[in-house]
Amino acid sequence: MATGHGARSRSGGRPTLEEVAARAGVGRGTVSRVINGSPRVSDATRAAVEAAVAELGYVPNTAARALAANRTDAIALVVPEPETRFFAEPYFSDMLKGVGAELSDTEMQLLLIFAGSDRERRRLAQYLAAHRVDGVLLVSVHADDPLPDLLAQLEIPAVISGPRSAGETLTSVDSDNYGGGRSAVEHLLSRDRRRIAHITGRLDVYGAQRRVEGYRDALRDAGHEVDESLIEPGDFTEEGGRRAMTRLLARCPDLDAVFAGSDVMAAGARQVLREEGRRIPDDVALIGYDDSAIARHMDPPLTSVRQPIEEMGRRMIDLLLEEIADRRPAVSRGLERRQVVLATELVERTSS
Amino acid sequence: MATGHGARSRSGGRPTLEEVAARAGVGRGTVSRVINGSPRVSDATRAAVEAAVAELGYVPNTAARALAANRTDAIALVVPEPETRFFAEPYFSDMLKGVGAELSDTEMQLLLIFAGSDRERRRLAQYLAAHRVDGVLLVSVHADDPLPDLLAQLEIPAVISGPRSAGETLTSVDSDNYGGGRSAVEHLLSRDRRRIAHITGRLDVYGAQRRVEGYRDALRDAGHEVDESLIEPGDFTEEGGRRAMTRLLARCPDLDAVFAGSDVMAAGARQVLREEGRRIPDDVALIGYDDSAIARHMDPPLTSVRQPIEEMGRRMIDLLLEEIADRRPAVSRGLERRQVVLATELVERTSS
DNA sequence: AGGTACTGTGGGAGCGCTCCCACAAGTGAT
DNA sequence: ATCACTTGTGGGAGCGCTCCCACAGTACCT
Repeated sequence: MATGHGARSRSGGRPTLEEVAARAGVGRGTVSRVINGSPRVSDATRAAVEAAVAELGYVPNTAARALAANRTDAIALVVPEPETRFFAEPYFSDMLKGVGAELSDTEMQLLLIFAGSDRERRRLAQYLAAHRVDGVLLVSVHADDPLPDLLAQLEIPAVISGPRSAGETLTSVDSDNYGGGRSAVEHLLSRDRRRIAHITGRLDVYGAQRRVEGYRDALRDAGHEVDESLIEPGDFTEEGGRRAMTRLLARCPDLDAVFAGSDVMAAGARQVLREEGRRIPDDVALIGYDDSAIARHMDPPLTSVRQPIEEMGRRMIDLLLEEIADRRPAVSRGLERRQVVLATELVERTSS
Repeated sequence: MATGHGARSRSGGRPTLEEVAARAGVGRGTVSRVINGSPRVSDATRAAVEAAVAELGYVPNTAARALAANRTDAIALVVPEPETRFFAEPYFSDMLKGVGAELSDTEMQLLLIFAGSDRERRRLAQYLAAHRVDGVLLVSVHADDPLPDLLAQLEIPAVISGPRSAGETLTSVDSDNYGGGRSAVEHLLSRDRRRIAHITGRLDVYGAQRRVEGYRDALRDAGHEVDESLIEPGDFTEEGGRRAMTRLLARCPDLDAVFAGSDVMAAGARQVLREEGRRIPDDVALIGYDDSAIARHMDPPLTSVRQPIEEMGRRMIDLLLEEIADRRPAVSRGLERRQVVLATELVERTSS
């Protein structure tokens, strides 16, 4: 009656810190300490508080905590692509798996945000401006994307999955695209293929560039010269793979191997090869990239370069959590630029 | 200097409502009204506030709002399956697309939550208990799942995508599984198939049961009797489709058509049929369910029953937002049970 | 004995909003 | 001129936490 509007009416009758404190016969601060795992609490007190928490079924109010502590305990996985591609490319699901696994023994909440359209991007900008997440995981970012700069400007911790360029300023995790490209070509050379074509990924993606470089260097180092007409740009889509393969075949009918910058493109290439009556691998050897489910289920099964995507996801989280933790007490330690590169592995199947 | 700890230091220097109010020369309450679109503000005042908001780049603090208003402006899409299946089945991506579209002109944030493992489910329970979302979208729930009851107990608005049974208490959106099953069988009958097998989905999923009923009734209504040995339970996976097809073929070598409860299972069935030398559709007609990308890309292209999944997603959001809005002022209006059922459509291709 | 340190604890102040009461000013009926 | 509304506005109180200061108690020095 004394209280203005009935005290706990708003929160749906959920117990508050204060009530737990009363129950346990301690102060509010002490309960907070127990909840947050502070070491400065005696064992007896801790036990009493934990009992009270259990009895009351106390669950901290996230909003109140976020307001008081100025943090959200949430991080976003931002995918600057339309949903469609996200589901089409196994890359993302593997990454999500790693991320989820690494996050699972944390209090952190993962948000999945698509920013494919302009509209979505504006929403995202607003979202970040509101500091609704403690950190951001950036996946599949193109060279000219302004997102990383926005993040830097807002001082939001972020980790990027493929650096935008050799001079990436954000903390990044990547697989060894250069080495992956090399190994694909070296493998084909060892199988006595000499006219090796390459369908590249989108060349505004740094990783795709690096694969091309690996392709070139592997040929050169083996004493062959690079025939530029054997290199055809693709765009990571099946349709793009089809188009590229058609052009390659028209230009260089004598090719005897194709290294596609992704399994999906390899699937497109395979269709065209089939239609043109080229047998795989007898007439043309085919290699993909990603070692996705597509590769295993292709007919014939596709040799492919495996990236440890799941592990990349895990490492990204590790790095991000560190950055978030480090930022909390504004120590402003001159973080050395951190770039992690993980090894790739060639998975041989019957297409090569 | 007067203020204890430096006023705005915590929030990272972001402008607050109070500052916007000062700038616009109005009170805090008025700014709040403008921000929240209340009609009780004069045009002149509104303009002044909006100008101040723009100049300062004001963005509301979500945590503060959530705390004060006891809402989160977030809803969760809960998938009681491991991530793997989520990505494997196009069902989910289509649904997500509809949901995202319908949500895009809203302030609501969508959270994607997987609850496949026990561990994840406990996390989810905790999450819901903390009322971290205003509402929940439930997808692909099994008959014995305790989740809906938890939701009801916590009084969290929820909409379920496939009712758990005929007596579903939650608001639900579904496609006409019964009609879909019927139409598949009717189509096969019209093509003069007489020994029509059915690979069912998981029978603890109500929709799968309904498809079986549709299958049965279509046969009966056409004057045929149902041969139970032609019905083989599957589990919605490719491997399950393979197993079921193998058993069917062993039991009923004379079958001339197969209606699979999902495209993925149809893909599994196709493999077995091929291996056994049965031509599609010459020897055996094949029909799937879902009309997913798999159906279009199968060889031969698969006839399939299309569910308007994207629209289901949209409708779910509509209903959920209504429930959330209705709940806000605790009017407790006796909500009539709401069940929406959307029509399916048979998409004919060359497999039948 | 007095100092100095640490450990454990209580509780005030404040995070940035929303809600709602109070009240000024305007409108029209009596 | 009075009353009864309506419209627009300001600002107090409070949401449930965290942060931090103050302080009691204990331990170990000099």
